[in-house]
Amino acid sequence: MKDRIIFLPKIESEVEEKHISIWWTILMIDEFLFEALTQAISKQTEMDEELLRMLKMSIEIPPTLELGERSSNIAFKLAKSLRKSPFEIAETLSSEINAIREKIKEIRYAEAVKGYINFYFDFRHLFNILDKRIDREKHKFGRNSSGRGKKIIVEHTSINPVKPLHIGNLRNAILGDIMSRLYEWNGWEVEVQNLIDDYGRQVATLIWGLLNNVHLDISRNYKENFDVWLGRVYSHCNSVLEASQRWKEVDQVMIDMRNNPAIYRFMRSICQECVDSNLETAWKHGITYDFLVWESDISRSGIWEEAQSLLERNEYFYWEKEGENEGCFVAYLGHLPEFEDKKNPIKIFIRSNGVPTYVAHDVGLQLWKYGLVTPKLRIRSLLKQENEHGKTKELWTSTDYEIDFPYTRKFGNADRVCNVIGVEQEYLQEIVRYSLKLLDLEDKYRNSYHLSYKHVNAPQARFSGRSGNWYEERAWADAVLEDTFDEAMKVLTSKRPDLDEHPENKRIITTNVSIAALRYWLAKFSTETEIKFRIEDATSLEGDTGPFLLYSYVRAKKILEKSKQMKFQSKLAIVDSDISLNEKQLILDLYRLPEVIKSAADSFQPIQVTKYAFELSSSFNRFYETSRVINAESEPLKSFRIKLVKDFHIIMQNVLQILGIPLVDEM
RNA sequence: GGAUCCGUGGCUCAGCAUGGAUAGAGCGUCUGCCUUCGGAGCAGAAUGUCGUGGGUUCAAAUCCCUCCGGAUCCGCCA
Repeated sequence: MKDRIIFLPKIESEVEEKHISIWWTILMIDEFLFEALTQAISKQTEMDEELLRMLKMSIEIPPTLELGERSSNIAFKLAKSLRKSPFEIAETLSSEINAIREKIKEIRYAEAVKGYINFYFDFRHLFNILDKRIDREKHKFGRNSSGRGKKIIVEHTSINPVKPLHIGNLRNAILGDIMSRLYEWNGWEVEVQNLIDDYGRQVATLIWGLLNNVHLDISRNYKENFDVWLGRVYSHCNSVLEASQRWKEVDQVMIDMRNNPAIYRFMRSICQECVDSNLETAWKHGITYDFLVWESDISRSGIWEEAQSLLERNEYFYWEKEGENEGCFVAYLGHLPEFEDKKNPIKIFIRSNGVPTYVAHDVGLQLWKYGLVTPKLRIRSLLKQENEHGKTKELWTSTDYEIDFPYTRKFGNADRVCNVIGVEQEYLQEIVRYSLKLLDLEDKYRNSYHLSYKHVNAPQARFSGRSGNWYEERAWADAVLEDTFDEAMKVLTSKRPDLDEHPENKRIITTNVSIAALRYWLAKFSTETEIKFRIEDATSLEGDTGPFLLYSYVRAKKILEKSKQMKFQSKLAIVDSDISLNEKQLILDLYRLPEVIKSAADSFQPIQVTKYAFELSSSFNRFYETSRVINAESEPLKSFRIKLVKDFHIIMQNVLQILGIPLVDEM
């Protein structure tokens, strides 16, 4: 037995001394249980790696606190090999653990129930450790350095610059934004990219319309943002083209955009204005970027030529000399088991007319993100963005200006890439990934992640820029936020009439509450769930919502403000039995943050954070209801509870930061 | 035709990767709780053949297969 069991990550300075590689795996509360169980089992049978793995998996949270704070079902798994009943094994192991429990202060006792081993903790001890940790690390609590020295590129938003972000694009952006925050908390260097496809057919369609004065049919409302108006024009262009069948002219615009400098400049300036408009929307929602990557800049940087020469050296990429794909540069994926069942194992990368396909571009882009191709891309710093906590972040962009800007920064060279793209592009993203595998870049292949999510749809149809149905449904991001704002304003007006005298304060609270509502709503679903857009769901402020989180946070804040002048004992003078069930639950939830941060990032599931945040808030609200803090029954209890509130306040703040939800002081 | 994903109370969803105790939330409905740190809250009630049928297992919402219903993908479109 070790002298001391460590079950929380060490702070940074200590980490460097010893636990550098494994420290984050020994985070959680489960660690001392693991130790205790290992001790007990090794007296019964030989420990091997498989058994250790099984043991680790066996530790779970029981359905109710009456069945213990943690439990293990390991007795079931051991039943066969030990040829005993689970019941009997659980009994033996429990008494074994109880015999050594003096060495493990955290465990009060273990109990065998119906084959399970249920553990009961010493919460006074447990809380003491946690409280000291949080007090020391404060707003760093929950961070780890598992990603130290590594860089991830998160690409998200990436809409065609012809329209505003609609609610579905916002889902994309928020999932990506939370992922980038999570990775930062895991110690990674994070680069957020937003790909601007100004060379595509959608832009050509719009430019065709502008050149032919189609936009004059759509009047711009004086309050309307540029991108909203542009999106309506774009949709109108499609119906005009549909009616007139002048698609060939759009083909010509596609060519002109590439060859005619005047047309290019015109297109670029329109797109730039649209992107500016899109950025304003993103910022309102707390989303920032590091780098805007323009497709036209990328295209002309020679990226594809470089990627092509890399691919040409590989046997799976070749020029087709005969058959229907004659003259095309293709990828052969047929020998990969994942593509066996596909009708066509051959994917065209360069058309017979010499123009690379979309997927080829994506492969080039992916290679560039890993620093495997090094195009000459001109970049410049566009501006400094300020986030909800007042931190500034520089926004860079690729540029077509023939000037070298004096400040440069290194982009690309990632160790991991996360592309936030809709589920309909799963097949294409697979091709991108497997191309890396074919190039023998096994490591890059494994580190390429497609964060796939399903769309946010209108009750009857899909949202599409082409049909313009986002406009009738008021489903563009700014409109949804406005509607949520109105809803929150109504609530605030009825609940806080006193705020009418502080209109500016009221406006800030309402704004932040509505951002909280929307961000939380878009992140709380599994990415595999299609969200049906109903405004009353999006703007809901009660129950499993963002404002619920803020509300518990504000409650804690108010208590701390009121207790500021009070004296309380710094030493924990309570005994275990003073701690109520609700308090125990809250302590257990506070312990979970580091694990959630690790697990949500590893599995690319922002939902884990929203779920945790809701459970944590619920625990606090229950505690709030049953435990008086300022008028506590005794001085020791008061001191303990103030500490608990303080810890919750810090951890909730950390959680809200990861979710990108701005704080409020009151609501 | 082939592939992938989804199907869980009236509604909206977690849970499935790694099978374990009574299948969890929120909304809505009903009943309580404001002389108590702010009720956007809390406590409680009712509502479930976890799409269907089979299989594996001591144990299946979870793993495997069948069928039904819905979505998406399988372009020299982007």
